[in-house]
Amino acid sequence: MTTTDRPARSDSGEPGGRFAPVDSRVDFVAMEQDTLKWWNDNDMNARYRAKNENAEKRFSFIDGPITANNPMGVHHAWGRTYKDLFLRFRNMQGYRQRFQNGFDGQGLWVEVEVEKDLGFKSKHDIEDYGIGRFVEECKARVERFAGIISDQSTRLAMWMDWDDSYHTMADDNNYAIWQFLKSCHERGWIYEGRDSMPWCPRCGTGLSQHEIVTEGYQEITHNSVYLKFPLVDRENESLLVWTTTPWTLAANVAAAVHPENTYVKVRNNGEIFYLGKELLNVLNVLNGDVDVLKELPGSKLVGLKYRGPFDELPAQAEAREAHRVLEWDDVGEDEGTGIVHIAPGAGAEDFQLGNEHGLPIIAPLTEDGDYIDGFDWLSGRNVSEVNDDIFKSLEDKGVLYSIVPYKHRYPVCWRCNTELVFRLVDEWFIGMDDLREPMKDATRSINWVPSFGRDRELEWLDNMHDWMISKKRYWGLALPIYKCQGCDNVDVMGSEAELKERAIEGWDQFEGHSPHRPWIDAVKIACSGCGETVSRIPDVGNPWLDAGIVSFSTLKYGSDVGYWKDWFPADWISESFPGQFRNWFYSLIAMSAALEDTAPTKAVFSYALMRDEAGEEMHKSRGNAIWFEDAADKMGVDTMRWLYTRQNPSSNLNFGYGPGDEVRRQFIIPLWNVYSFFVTYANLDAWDPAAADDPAVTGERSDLDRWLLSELNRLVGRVTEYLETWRPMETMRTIEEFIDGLSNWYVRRSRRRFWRSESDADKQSAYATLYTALTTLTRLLAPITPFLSEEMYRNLVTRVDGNAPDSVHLSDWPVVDESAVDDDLSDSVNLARRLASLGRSARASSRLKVRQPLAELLVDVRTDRERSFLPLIESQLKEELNVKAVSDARGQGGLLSVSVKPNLPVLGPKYGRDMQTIRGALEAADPVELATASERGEQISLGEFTLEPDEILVEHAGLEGFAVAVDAGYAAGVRTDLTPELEAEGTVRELVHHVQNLRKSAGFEISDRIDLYVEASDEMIAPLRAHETYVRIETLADTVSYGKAPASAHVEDTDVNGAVARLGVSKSR
RNA sequence: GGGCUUGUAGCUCAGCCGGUUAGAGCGCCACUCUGAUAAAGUGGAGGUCGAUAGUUCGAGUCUAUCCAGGCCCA
Repeated sequence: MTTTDRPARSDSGEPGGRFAPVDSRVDFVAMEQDTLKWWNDNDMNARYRAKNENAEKRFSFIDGPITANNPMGVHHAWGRTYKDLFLRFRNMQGYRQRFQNGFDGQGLWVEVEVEKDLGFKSKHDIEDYGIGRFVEECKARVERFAGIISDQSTRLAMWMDWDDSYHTMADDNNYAIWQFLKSCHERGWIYEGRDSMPWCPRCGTGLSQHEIVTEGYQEITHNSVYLKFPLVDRENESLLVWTTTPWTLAANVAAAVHPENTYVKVRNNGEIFYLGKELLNVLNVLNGDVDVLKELPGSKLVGLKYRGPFDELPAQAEAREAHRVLEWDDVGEDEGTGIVHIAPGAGAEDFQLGNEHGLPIIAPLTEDGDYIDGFDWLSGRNVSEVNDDIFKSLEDKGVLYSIVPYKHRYPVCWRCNTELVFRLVDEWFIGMDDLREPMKDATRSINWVPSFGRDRELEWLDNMHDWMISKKRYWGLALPIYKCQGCDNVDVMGSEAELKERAIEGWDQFEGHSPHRPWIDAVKIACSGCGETVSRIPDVGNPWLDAGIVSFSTLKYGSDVGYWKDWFPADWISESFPGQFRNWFYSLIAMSAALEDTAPTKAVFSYALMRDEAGEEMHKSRGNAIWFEDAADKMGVDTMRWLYTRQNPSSNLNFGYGPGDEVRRQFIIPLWNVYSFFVTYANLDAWDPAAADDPAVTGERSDLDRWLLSELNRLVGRVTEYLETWRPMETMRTIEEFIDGLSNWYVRRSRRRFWRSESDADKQSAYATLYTALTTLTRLLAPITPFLSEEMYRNLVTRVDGNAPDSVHLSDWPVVDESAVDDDLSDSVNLARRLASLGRSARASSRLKVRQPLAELLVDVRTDRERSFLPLIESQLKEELNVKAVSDARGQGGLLSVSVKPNLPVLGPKYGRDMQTIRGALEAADPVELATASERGEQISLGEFTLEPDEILVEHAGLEGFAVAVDAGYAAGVRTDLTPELEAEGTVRELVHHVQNLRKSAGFEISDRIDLYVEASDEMIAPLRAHETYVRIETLADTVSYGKAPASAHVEDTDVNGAVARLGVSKSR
């Protein structure tokens, strides 16, 4: 039996210890607040950023600007944790960095929020209010939220240079885009195009392809209409047409059919209709009785003339005579009638088809979605309110067939949810054809993490249309495009200086303002073509221009080329992937390809979306959204960051307080407990950390200590590699495994070493080892959990070492000590842990408590290498499983069962196809004979084959008199029969256990010495007498009396293995 | 219709280069410990790895097809 001494004192960390006492029950959130204050008081962020300012090697990170239009949410905190993690890691590794955060501030999203604040309903309200005042409000809003986000990020322990954040609304950013646009113009890519495009009547602006595909669709039910297009010169015959947008019928010009699809001519309620054969069921559903008269291909319908539903309107003057059936390959057979109504002024594809056939174009709507003049009773009315009257008009004219509610995905404005219409507009574009290949080359040169990002981006580039860069709004980049009304010549200004030079009026009014509306619009230039006075086009720019330019603008491309060359391209950028392939990643690559024909970054790291705990989307309205501040105050930022970084970035993160609790219980508290344990005992012993490196100590390390250091160095190596290859999840899982081993193997098995009262070499070694592990761990954790590691580091290192940095965040990243890595040792302990687990399972199956000593443990392992570890781990297994002996099951006779398996990794490559034969022969042979031969190291003859002894694997199971557990080729069996001596020891241990409880319930200190009284049967007392010394040492008893306890003693009746004993304790002396 | 992606235990997810009998956490059940303890530990139950075919001595892993979900594009 093992005996032990107890620590001299009971409470953790008396004054006088080297380390500050550590409360095992700590309020982590309060601790974070204290640390924040300390960082702030000591200017730690700035000192951290200055750490490598003179370093040779640099790590360039370019921040994707966060929209400064609302407070930051927990989903932003996820991405910002990644950014901070990798920047901190590189800083500890000694890289020079810029630490610049970015804010995105120009664009419609800000306008919409300001409009809401001011109670505006439309663009007219803005113009009435004054564009200048409105733009100032937008700027103020951005400044306000930039401040809020900076504060929130500070709470997140994100250490950036908060005084140097860039703004996309800043002058230099805007002028850098001018430079880009001019470069595009010089290559002939900038053009004004007329197109039918999605339009928001509320915002009064078109939406680009990027905007509409991102989050622009909703399930909406509309009243769709089936109506008749009566054929000219064919009495009583009509095309049957279907549309979900009745408001477009007033702009109808043509109808389209698929030339190769089959159509039918039918009689229905006394009328003749034409429609697609596949869609005939429409009529059955709507209106019974259908007579199919004949079938014909769509091509036979092409060219037929018809009367349009609104031919009476003046606006139809030009189209009236042009109504006819066109052929179009995109007509489908899935819905509608197979005959499509075409309104080139009110639909994108319609517009294209109209152009191909030279059709007249009727564009019915104003910016606000009102019908223009020429539409009679419709003129001046809004598109959103006319459907019922249109139906009525159709009915009056006898061309209405049916009205059917129809649910479909319909595009809406991504900012205000207004249903979009298609409108014919003039917008400015960058032609992307020349850029497509350079962009694809750049994309291919980037390391995309996860790797499928590359294919996503390439696919987008394949499908990308020309980039619409204009928006008919107020707050945004002032497009530096000057189109002459006289000669149509276009000038593009590339800089503020160029504009000043070209200005012929209005410069005085503009000077001193940011290049925004309305001030910029005062400036006029002379047309380079005809000399006329030219105004800037009134449009503002697409916001992705603003964000895309930052790899140039923030790196001083225009003002300090040396600086730009130093930091471009970025080593790494990171953003959430849904959306960014067509937004930020896209615009960044576009501008970099255009200006320098290269990629803006070496690596892109992206991650998925955040969901709530149940995997549902978070919505304010649904009440499942979590505010950043609430999360930080309730679970603590370290917990959040741990939760974020342990996630697989390519799958959605289910975030919530439940998972947060799990993280705290699973990892943070165990780690804290180890730390608290260490400090408690180190203080009791007044242990000196300076001794940690003393050769007298480090030379004496036990296997357990060497094992921990081996694991620790393996950990350092893996974590470094994982972080260098952008693999946070793997990093975290590896650390978690280490902490589990540290807590549940190393500390648990080392506890008694720390209790001894004398200071022997083994105890010194234990302190030194645990200290090394903890201090290394604090540095590994510093980028992940900045608060926890700071707290631990300052206490364990800064406090005791005058030469150490003040903060863990000023320390260097640990380096692997290869000499400490011992794979055999690591693997052998892993084997011990596995066999111990199996042994416990075996004990449990026969209901033998670990406290009951057993005679023998038999184990079986899978390989000779593992077998060679057995002597190394024998003592560990004895202690863990409380057995007297450990033996290799292979050496045992009396096996109940033996099975033999081929050693596939060895045999497979050697025999290949013959494996099936060998497998069969092995199954047929007598396993005992094979096993015996193999264990003797003899060759095994098997039909035509001769196998080497290590080419088969032998497994044993089910020994007589043993309780056995088997798993994955390993086995452990404990001898179940108890000798009287074993039983006696079991009884004594059980009794000691009860005495310990009694000491505690009596309220004694750990170090109090006692007198022990035992009143019990002779059967129980006999073994106690035999092991009295052991009992006295374990329970700190000066005396043991067998009989009634005095009245002054603390007495309890206890059940010891089914028998009752009355135990009494009192303090001695 | 095209691209990407996912499908492994009741739930959430790991699973490297193909290798012996597929793992974790949560949940559930049982037990243990109680001087690291607002705890924790141990054990158990629970899986034909979406389906089929193929490649291979060997497939959760590679290939093809299909089914089902997600995102995106037409």
